[in-house]
Amino acid sequence: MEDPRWLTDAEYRAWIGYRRMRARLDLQLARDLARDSGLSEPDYDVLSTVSEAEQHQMRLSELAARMLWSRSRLSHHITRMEQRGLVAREECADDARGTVVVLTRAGWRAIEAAAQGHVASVRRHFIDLLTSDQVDALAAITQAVLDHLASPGQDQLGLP
Amino acid sequence: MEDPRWLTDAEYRAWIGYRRMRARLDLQLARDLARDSGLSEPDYDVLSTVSEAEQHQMRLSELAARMLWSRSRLSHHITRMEQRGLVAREECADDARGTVVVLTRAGWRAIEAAAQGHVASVRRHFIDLLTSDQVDALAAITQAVLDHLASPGQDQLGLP
DNA sequence: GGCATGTAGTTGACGTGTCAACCTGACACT
DNA sequence: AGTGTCAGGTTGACACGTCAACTACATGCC
Repeated sequence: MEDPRWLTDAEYRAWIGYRRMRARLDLQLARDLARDSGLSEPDYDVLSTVSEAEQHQMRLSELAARMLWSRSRLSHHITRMEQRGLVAREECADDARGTVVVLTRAGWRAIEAAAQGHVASVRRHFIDLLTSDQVDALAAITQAVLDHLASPGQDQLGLP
Repeated sequence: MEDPRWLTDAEYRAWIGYRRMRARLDLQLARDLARDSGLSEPDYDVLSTVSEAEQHQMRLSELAARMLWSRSRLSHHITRMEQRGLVAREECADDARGTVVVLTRAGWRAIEAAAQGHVASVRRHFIDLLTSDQVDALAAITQAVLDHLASPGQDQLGLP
């Protein structure tokens, strides 16, 4: 292999900071969300994504792709949300293999009730703490990392 | 409540970027780590934290505090790591309630073998993609958020 | 000493995520 | 039509994390 290149102080601060922020911020946002609306973050993501679609319904595979979830994860999660009455499964007219997730009335009410508070929570614990320069910097940083991870073939795929 | 304040375009890019980066980057780093060393990220964190302590051993409660984990989570995880032979539990001399986690020889070998590759992976998929200004900006951003979350009493504690 | 209260740690139930195996229907090609 | 291949989705086993209940020891106060 090549020389071990450890992290410099500045790099270490950024890396550890990221890890800690991730752990704490997610916990805080999840707590606020659960307290205010009874939803988990994955619940919120599913509901808000489906609510933006035509007719409040979406193919499972499209939903999974948009959220970057595995089919399996989504299937399990939809099963649980279905049991709580937030969404329903329907057969797909176009493709007999397909399944469509539909927001129930309760699901729509839940996301309507949760949205404003969630955004407020994101602001309070995150966005409003940053200067507008920092907001722009963060967008640029995340974009750079995402561009790298999306580009196939660098070497990051551990897939056979 | 107050007016709903939605996110501006720039804020939205930063927020969504953060969420996507988080999901993808964590997945990538976890995959690299599992492929190269057979460890999960929590495994790595436990091993590297304990390996920095005197005698390669540490009280459970101290370890939990340092990693910001719940006691329960740590206890479960140590049980699993113990079954794989990476760590061992020992009674604590000072305090009969206490338990000490000790790195086994296999645990020490595992973290030694994993460290360099893990840092390389962090560089490849994250740190080396950023300019040094961006590294500094990220450190400042995460610090600001952590300062806010650490300060008790704002309102973020949903605890009874 | 005896009791209240707090701290250390474990456990079990449950929700969640991953992986691999599987079923079914679409599609192409002959 | 028949067959091979692929995409859409489900399922089961297992790893992981949280919460609440529980045991056992420590500590302070009378």
